[in-house]
Amino acid sequence: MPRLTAPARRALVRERRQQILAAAATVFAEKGFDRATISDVARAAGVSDGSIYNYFRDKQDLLVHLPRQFMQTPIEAVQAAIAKPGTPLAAENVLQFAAQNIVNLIIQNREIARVLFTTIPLMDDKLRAEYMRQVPLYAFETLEGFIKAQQAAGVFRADLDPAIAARIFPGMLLAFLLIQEILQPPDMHRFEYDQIIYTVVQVFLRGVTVPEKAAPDIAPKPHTKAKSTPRQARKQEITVE
Amino acid sequence: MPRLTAPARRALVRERRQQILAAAATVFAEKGFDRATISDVARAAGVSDGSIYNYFRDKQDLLVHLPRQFMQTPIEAVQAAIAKPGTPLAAENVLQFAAQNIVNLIIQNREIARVLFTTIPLMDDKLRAEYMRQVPLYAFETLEGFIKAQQAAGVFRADLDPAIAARIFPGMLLAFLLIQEILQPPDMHRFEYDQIIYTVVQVFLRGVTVPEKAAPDIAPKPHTKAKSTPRQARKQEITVE
Amino acid sequence: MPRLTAPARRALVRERRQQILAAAATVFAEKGFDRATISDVARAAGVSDGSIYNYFRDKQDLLVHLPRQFMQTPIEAVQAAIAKPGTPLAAENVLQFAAQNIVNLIIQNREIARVLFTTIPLMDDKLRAEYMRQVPLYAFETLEGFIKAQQAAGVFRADLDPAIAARIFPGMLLAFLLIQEILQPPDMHRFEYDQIIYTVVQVFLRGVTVPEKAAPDIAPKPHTKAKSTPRQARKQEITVE
Amino acid sequence: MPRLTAPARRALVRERRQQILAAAATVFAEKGFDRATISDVARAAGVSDGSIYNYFRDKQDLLVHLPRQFMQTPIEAVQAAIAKPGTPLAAENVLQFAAQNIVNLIIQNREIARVLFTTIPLMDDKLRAEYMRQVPLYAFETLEGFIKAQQAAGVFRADLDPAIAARIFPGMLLAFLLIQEILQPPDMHRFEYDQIIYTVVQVFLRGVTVPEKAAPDIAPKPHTKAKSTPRQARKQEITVE
DNA sequence: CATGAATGAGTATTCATTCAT
DNA sequence: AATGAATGAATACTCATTCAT
Repeated sequence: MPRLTAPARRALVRERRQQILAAAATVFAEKGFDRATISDVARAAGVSDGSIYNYFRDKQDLLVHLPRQFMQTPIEAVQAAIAKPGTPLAAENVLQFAAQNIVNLIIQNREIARVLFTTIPLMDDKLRAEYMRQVPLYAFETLEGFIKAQQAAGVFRADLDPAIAARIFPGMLLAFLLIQEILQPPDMHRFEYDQIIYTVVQVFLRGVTVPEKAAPDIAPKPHTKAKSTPRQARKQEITVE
Repeated sequence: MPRLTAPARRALVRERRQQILAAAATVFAEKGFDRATISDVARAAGVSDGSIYNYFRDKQDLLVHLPRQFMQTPIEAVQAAIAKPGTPLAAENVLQFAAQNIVNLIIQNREIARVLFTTIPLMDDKLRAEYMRQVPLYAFETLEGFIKAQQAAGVFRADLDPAIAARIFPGMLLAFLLIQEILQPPDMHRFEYDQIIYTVVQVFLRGVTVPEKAAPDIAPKPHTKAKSTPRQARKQEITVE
Repeated sequence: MPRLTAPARRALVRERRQQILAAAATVFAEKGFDRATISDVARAAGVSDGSIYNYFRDKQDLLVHLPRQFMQTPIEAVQAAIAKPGTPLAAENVLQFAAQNIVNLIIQNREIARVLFTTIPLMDDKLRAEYMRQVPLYAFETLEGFIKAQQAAGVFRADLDPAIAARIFPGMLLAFLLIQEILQPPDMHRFEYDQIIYTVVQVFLRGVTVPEKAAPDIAPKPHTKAKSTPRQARKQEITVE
Repeated sequence: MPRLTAPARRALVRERRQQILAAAATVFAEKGFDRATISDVARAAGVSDGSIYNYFRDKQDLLVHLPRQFMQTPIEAVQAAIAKPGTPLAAENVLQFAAQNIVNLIIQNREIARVLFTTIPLMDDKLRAEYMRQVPLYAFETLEGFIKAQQAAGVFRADLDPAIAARIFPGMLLAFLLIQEILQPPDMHRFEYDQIIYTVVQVFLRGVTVPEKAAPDIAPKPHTKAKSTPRQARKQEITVE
């Protein structure tokens, strides 16, 4: 004769799992997966060592369930937002919004992000592959779709590979997020995300170069560009030995 | 009574340390610092467990000395190259070169890079701060100086924060390097670095947007694209060994 | 306010204890006492872990009550049968019957027998002493009495120690029972108990040696043998329920 | 550069393994395999916990190597002795010798015997099968061969299954050995092995029954019994046949 | 009485480090 | 300096037992 009805029990289990996962996220983020002990997690969760095994098969299982619990919702939000039918002119707004969401996603899940950064490279192939598919890759695909649409609409340059461009955009944010949120070097100047996002969107859309002044009578420098095709550039490569 | 003269001995010691560090890099990269054992390193280095302690204080000490040995040279090369007085027109070339060097740096030190990614976040503050200073930050500063100079010369937009822009540029590459070299999801499309670099430089300089007024009398440059297509470029790839 | 009368309740308790003990016997026999868990027993008994502690003080207590429940009845049956005043000539039949009962006892309680074999040697002195007294020793005594009587009647040789002989007889069966029922080596020839019992009784009564001069005028006893052939012997089997 | 020559090292390893196995035998015999801890064994062997793992893969591995080390030699001795071409007349002597060896084997390896009794039934099929083959079964086969030979020579009754008889003989000893050496109930009468062996051989050869026609001119032997304490009995044994 | 989640003591095994040779 | 056996602290996981419901 169960003390609780099945659904009530299920809710309790869910809650307990969350409690333990949250503790695991904190502890793993601080000490790293391998250096964190089950006792650490148990203490942080306010339960006994043994209890953890009532909710997770083993230590690894904690790791496996970390991102699903915490990143599912934000990722879906981003995806929904980007996929939302926007007005053709809103490219800048869409990017702004996407950037904002990426930033929020990482900031709000700083700890899990740190865990994942340190553990994913060490996971066995199967698990790693699943993570990579789950977490960042389909975000790229969503963005890629957006870029393609803009190219088709003649808004974005057609000479750029949309897949690469789709990875460049979040990559621009990555350096900041990585350093400021994941690595956190103690005494370092922090940049404001508003500024970062503004700059990122600007550069992504228009580049760092001053508009050539659109001199109507002066030929723009296609040849300059032509000269600097990767081909030629490479000849100048200075190899590092 | 030493069998060797002091300098000769010192050379031998240096060599042995290198040998052990190289083994440590490989082993740590494969299994992660925490899961790698001293025996693993010893076996890979072809020495006995105990011998390692004649050259390094403890396991952690191996980690501490990893990057100094391996990244010193390449970083200095990059810095020198970027700082080298270039011709004013060569902005594109400089970026191209810088990008190429960043890529080479990571690819050639893939293993150490992976170790660092997985261990830096777990280091204690002091060590981590030193790493961050040593490794990536002053690379940013160098780039920042370059961008400031270009802004002063009226080549780069003045409305963008040069510090942020300096971080954006390598960040664009980071997403690719991270995924393709560090995380290595098993079955995934790999992008060619020629293509990536080309796109990165393009976006960084001019953005993804089609120039708004696009010199009226000049045809859009699909052919330009054709000429400088990465496809062809690749044939000329110069591999850095 | 009890829902049941005291005796009814007691009956229920008894039943539940039986149910749990039966499960314990099975589980202990399969995995061994130490490797079996309370959960295993609970699952096999169809009750919850906690419930077991309403009927037994602790895990050890299960072990203590195992044989009392299961072997009491059969042992009493054997004892009664052997002690039963038999006709003086029936020595062979008595032994046959005793052997049959010993075999049945072990076969029917194979699992408990296996548990006891593996746990008795590890019990503390007090418990072990009790078991040894309870279970096999007084069976020996009963047999010893029978042998003494036969010796007094001039049927059995007087030069043999009746106590030793009383142990020899069941011992002859033991090797078979031990190997075939307790140890059960996977692919091994199994002997039929009819044959075993026949041989055991024969050897015990007359030995393996060919009668030295075989009183010439008396026919050798193939018919005796014929009469007591396993086939027929089985008809006389008294099964212990 | 090894500190020791290869053979010297191998000798040391062998010695150390023996030392640990001896300790394991004692500890396992006392507490049982499952209840004994590696620390127990280590303490008994005078080494550290970790050292055990330099010589044995795991706890189970200790068990696996127990009997090989201790029983190999005695078993071979028994086998050799039994198989030894004896004079045709010595059937009684052969059995006496075999019985004596079985008794010695168990007594001298009491502890291991106890371990095996408690652990064999719990081993997985494969391991158990190997043990059964290794240890007792081929002893039976040797004895079976002997019995067959005696039957062929007309010394032993041909109506008995030699395989069964071969198991009956050591079985007769088993009850005593089991109780007196393995189970050791605290306060219990112990039988002398000389007596036991005498009785066992007597019963096995001639049975407990008084020879039916009892050579008419010879008085029944109550005095024979007096005379035939095992000591003396053995001296007269040769008179058989 | 029944339940099964919670507990935490107990243990096999690993591995960084030491040190006798 | 080199070796690798010895060490023992550290830790994931199990499971008998308790107890709130």
